[in-house]
Amino acid sequence: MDVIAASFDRKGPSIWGANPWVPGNSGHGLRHQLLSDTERARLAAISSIVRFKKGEAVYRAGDRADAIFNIIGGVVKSYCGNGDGRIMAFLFPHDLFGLSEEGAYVNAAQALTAVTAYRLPIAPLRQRFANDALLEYHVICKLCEELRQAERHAFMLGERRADVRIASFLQMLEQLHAANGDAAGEIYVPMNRSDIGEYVGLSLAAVSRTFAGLVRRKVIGIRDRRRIEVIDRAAFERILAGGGARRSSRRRQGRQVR
Amino acid sequence: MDVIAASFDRKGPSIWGANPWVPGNSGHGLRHQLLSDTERARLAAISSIVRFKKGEAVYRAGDRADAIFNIIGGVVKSYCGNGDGRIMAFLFPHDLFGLSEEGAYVNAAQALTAVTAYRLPIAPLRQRFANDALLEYHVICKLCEELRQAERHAFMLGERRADVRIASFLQMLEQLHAANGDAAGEIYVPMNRSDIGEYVGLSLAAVSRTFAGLVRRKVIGIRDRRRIEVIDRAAFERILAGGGARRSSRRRQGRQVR
DNA sequence: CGACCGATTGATTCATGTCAACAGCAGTGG
DNA sequence: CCACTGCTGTTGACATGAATCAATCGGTCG
Repeated sequence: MDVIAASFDRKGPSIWGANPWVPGNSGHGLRHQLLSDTERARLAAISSIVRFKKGEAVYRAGDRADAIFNIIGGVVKSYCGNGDGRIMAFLFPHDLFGLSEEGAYVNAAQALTAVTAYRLPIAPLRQRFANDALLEYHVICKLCEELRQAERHAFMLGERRADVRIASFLQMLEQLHAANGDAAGEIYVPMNRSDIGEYVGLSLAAVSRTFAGLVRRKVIGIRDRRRIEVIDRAAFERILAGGGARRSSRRRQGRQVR
Repeated sequence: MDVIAASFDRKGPSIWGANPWVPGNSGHGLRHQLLSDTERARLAAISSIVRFKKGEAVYRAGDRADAIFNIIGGVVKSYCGNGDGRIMAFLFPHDLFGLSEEGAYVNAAQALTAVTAYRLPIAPLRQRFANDALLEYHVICKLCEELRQAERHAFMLGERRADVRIASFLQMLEQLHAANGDAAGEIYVPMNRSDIGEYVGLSLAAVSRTFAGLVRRKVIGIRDRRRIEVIDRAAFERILAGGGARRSSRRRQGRQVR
C-alpha cells in the first residue's frame, strides 16, 4: 500500500447515493454526489490517498479499525476473513467501506483491481461529525443505501436456481453502471468466476456452467471474459421474474398481509 | 393500527446498539442504550405510539414512507412485498425499521406478535437531525449494526447445508437474547416454521425436517414449538463450524490475501 | 363437531455440489 | 523461442440433499 498526501487536483472524498426520503429525487434511481464541495474539501484535509495493487489486502478481519475508506478508482471485495472466503460485497468508486465492530474490522478487504482510495482516519472523522450535522446526514443516506444493497444480496442468495442468481448478479452490475451514468449495452465484470461464485453462493463450476447455459440459450453474449452483453432482454427479464413465480405454494397467499 | 399520544410513562424511543469504533466497549458484544434521556425525551415529543395486532400490516412495499418505527415490544418481520414473501429481517424491541428509497418503503412490514412501537415522522425527525449531531451519530451506529446484521443474513444464506442454516439462525436468536441480557438456556422463537423458512431460504418442509433431525441427533430439544434449547453445545458449534470446513477446494488458498 | 392452520413426514425428482480431467493463458526462466 | 509452472475457466460423471407433491396429524377457533 502506498500512502500519498491528499492532493488538491481532486475535490476530496466522494459519496454517491440517493436521499432515501426524497421522493423520485432524480427519477429512475440515479445516484448523485451527496457531499458539497466544501464538505469534500474538509474531508480531504483529514484524509490521505492510498493505492493498492491488484490482489493486495486493504485490511484483514480483526485488524484494529482506525480508518474507513472511500474508493476513487478500482474495485474492492469485502469478504469473510475466517478461512471461509464468502464475499459480502463488491465495492466501487464513490462507495464507503471499512465498517467495524468494537473497533476491529469484521471483514477483510482486498483490491480486485488496482485501487485508489481516500483513507479517512476515525478520530478526526468523528471530530468532523460532531461539527457537521449535514455530513452525518449524508453518511446516514449512504448507509441506508448500503443496507439496501446488502438486503438485495440476501434476496439473491434466497433464490434457488443458479440462472436466476447469475442473472440477478448481472443486473446488479448493470444497474450499477447505469446509476453511475456509464455506457450501457455491455456489462463490465471486473471480478473472476471464483469471486462471482463466492458472492452468489455457487461453486465455481456452477457459475461457469450457468454462464455457458445462458450463452447457449442466447440470453447473453460473452466477448471478453469480463465483458458481457444481454442479447435477449425479454428472456433475461423472464429469468429474473422466474424466481418470484415459483414458491407460490399453499402457504403464501392471504396471510402475508391482511 | 391504534394511534396513541406518546405517553410519559416511558422515556421515549430507545435504540440499542454498540458503538462500532469503540474497542470492546462493553466486552462480549453486549449492546446498550445509545440515546441519552434527553435525546429520548426530545424524540418522544415528535413521535406517537402505535399498536399493531398480531398479523397486522405495519406498511406495504411502495407506500409513501413518511415515518420510521422504533419497536417497544413485540416482533416485526420485514419482507419483500412483491408476491415473493422472502423475509429480509426480523425486528425486535429497540430496533429501528422503515427504511425507504426515494420516499417509498422498499419492503413490507408485518407484526408477528402484538406490537407496540414509536412512530417517528420523517419531517420533524429531519429537523431534529439538523440540530442534534449526537443523535445522528447514534443513528449511524445503529445503521452500521443493521448492516452487519444483513451481512450475517447473507452469510447464512450462502451456506448450503440446511442444518448449518438452521443452527446459524438459532445462534442468531440466542445472541440476540444474550445481547439484551435475557435469560439464557432456552431460545424463544417467536416466528413460525414458514417464516423461518422464508428467512433462511429453505422450504417449510425442509425447516421441519431439519429441526427433527437436530432433535434426533440430540443437538437441540424442543419443548413448546417456540421454545428450543441447545442440549449438545459441542455438536451445535461443530455444525456451525462445519460450514467453513468445506469449500476448501483448489481455488481458495494463497490468493485471498497476499 | 367440522374447518382451518401449522407442522410433520414420506416418496420422488432434479439441480447443484463434488471430484476430476483438461484447456487457455500469462509469467518465468533457461 | 520454448518448456515449465500456476492460475483461471470449462466440461463431464456421479452423488447428494433439498424442493416438490401429497397425505396426515394435532391444535384452535367458531
